[in-house]
Amino acid sequence: MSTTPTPRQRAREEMEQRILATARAQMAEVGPAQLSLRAVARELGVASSAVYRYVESRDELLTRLILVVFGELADAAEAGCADTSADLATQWSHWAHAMRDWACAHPYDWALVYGTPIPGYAAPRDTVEPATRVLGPALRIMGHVHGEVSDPAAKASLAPMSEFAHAFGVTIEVGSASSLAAIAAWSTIQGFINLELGGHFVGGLLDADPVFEQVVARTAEQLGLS
Amino acid sequence: MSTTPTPRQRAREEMEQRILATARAQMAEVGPAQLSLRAVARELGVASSAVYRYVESRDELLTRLILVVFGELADAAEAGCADTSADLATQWSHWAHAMRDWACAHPYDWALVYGTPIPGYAAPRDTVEPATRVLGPALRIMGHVHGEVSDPAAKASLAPMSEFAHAFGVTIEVGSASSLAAIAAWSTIQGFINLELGGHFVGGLLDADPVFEQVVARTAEQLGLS
DNA sequence: GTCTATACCCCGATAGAC
DNA sequence: GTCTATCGGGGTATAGAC
Repeated sequence: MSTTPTPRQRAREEMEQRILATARAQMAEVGPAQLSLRAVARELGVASSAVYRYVESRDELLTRLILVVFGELADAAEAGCADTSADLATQWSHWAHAMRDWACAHPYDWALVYGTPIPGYAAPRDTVEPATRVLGPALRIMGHVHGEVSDPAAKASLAPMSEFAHAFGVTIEVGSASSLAAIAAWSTIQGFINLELGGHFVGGLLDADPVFEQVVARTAEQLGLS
Repeated sequence: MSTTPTPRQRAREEMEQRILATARAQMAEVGPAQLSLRAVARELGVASSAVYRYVESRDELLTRLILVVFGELADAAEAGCADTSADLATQWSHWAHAMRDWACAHPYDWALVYGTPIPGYAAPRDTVEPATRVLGPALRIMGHVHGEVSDPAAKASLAPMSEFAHAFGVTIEVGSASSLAAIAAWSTIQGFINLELGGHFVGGLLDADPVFEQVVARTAEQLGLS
């Protein structure tokens, strides 16, 4: 099906990439909510109306950025967990560190996908699957957690997690402690990163690095991974 | 020192309150970063320039809102933990639920203080102390956690936590597991709330309530509170 | 303290010439 | 595909009359 791209297609592709890259850079200066097509056009040295040939609207630009960001984050997560010969606690630690390292290196990209929702913007369904790919490695690890969720209501509420896991080739039985462990562990990592990026540790922690290390180690213990 | 307020002072006080209330309502529609003095003035039916008699700038308005929000949140946290006769695990659960309930009831206020930082705005120092008051009850509970932090680097980094705790009349020795427990537990609660408010549990959890309950119970267990 | 008016910016999106 | 021009909004902040 795919033939050699015409020069025209190549030019278009290139301009699309330039727009996305510029938008991302601008987002790092003013935040996701203040992303503007006009500023992107200014930066590229073209008329704002020209950008509309490549991007339907500001919201579409946001959506495409979200897809790019989730993709890169998922790549980083998978790369961090590439060594499946390591023990589970180590793999978990690698995943957690991959998340945090990426977040600290790209705080605005992180904010775009995990930060405060942008008022007036609703992410379309296409963004859901890329979002779950980030969690794949963690689900694979959590699949080894033993035990059962005691509370029936929680057990029922966690049921969809088993389906998600199945999509990644991970078998998690409905009601297994694996799903609860995944939510709890993911919450801890998220919370630490967001507090750190938000500056809420300033004055409270001299250095977040070793503390994160310990927090991750604690979650691994709690999960019975070590 | 304080005398009966003159009518003038009373009027001024009242207008200040109206401005703050209106700003907060507007924030709930467009988000913290899009808060605008003009819109507040429009809503109040006055000229935008009139508002500048009460508020120095948009940033000052943000700062004052942050102070109000931290104050209310701290009140909610303290109210939730008022019953100190309950066992520690129960008190911890009450604190966590107070946080989440308040966050779900006031998602934009929550975002103002714990969400993505607003580009171009830096919170002044005055906001630090009210921020820590929110954590007071949790620190009090965590003071009962036993054990020691094994890693020397983490131990050193956590040192300032002991000072903070001391300000609340809680004694936490430097290097005690209490400080690490506080960071870990606070991270978990933060992460869960932010994921929930960000809609990241949609499709993954049928009902977040019982799952949160279980997550909190797990942290209590892990801390040895129960 | 409030008003009108103003200076000087910003934005999304479209029309129509080239 | 790119341009200029435009519509119709938005914003911070200040000056000066009342």
